[in-house]
Amino acid sequence: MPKPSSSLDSVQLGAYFALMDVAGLLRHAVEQQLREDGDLSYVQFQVLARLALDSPTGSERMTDLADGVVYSRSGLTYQAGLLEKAGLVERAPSPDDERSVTVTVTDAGRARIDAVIPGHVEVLRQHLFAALTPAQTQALGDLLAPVRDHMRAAPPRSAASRGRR
Amino acid sequence: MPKPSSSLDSVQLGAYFALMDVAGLLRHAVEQQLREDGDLSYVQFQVLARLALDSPTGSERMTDLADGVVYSRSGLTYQAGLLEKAGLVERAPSPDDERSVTVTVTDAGRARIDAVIPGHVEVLRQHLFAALTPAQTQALGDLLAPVRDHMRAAPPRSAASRGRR
DNA sequence: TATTGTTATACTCTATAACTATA
DNA sequence: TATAGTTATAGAGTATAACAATA
Repeated sequence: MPKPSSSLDSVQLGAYFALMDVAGLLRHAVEQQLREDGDLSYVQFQVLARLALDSPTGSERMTDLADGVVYSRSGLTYQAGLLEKAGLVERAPSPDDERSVTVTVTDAGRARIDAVIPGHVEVLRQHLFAALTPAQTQALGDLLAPVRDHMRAAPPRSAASRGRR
Repeated sequence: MPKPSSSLDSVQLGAYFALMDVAGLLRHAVEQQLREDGDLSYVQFQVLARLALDSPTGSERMTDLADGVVYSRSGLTYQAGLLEKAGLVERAPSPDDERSVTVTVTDAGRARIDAVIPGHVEVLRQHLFAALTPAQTQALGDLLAPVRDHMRAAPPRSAASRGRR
């Protein structure tokens, strides 16, 4: 088989840096807004939004939260601890599995999300959607959603060298 | 004029979260590779790559580097200090403007970039480009490049409240 | 006075490893 | 033994404000 070239073409380079730059700038803008309007980090916002908006019960297990939100369990414990200290979530042992912890949004947590959303939307409008037509927005999501799925499914890099286990 | 709705449609939400998720996962993977293969942070890689690959002279002023790489001047000073301590760049007063500092890649810096590139490319292949056709890669770059330009041109959010100055 | 860059400082976030408790 | 979560700890990165030097 042919040895794979160890460089990227200019189209790939352009897509890579554009992606990283846009996401970096956007994250920076968004973190600033969340901090100013609601004293939340982006990770805290993610956790809170997932509980308040996505979960029918307002609850999720730590492990399920960790998937797709944060990269280490201790990191999630830290953020959940901050949210709990601020009265925005509560933690309790799961009824079915005593090892698990169920995190639940409080009313204050829901209120915090509501307080933060308008400014958040405004930042996204100004920074991201102002530069995209609706069709382009659709196209962007259609391109990136499968990439996310691919990356979530992919084993971490270290797995390659652990293959023989 | 009609009051702007304070929520996003599902297409916008999908694009937003897909963008943030993909970039977050990709940055995580890339930082790990850079750390393992070359003991570099992503910001250090950006600085080094910009000097070694983009600049004809291998030099740039601190201020010019700060644009588009890092968000505060002190942050760049910190990263440049680490790179200098590692022998990968040198700093010297600019000849034309004594206030400015010119940063220059060393041979060791170029060697470090060369050492890191193959693994970097491999990570991008596996995580990003494996999930995109060449046409999709092109489309992604075409969508995001104008967004980056828009965001770079846009004044920071605080400028809105400073408007009357 | 404005600009360039550094320093001091304080803080947030993250990850690793050791540990506890339950399955 | 494996899994869920916490804790202790240590390190990396960032931003703000005060500062010095040059334009």
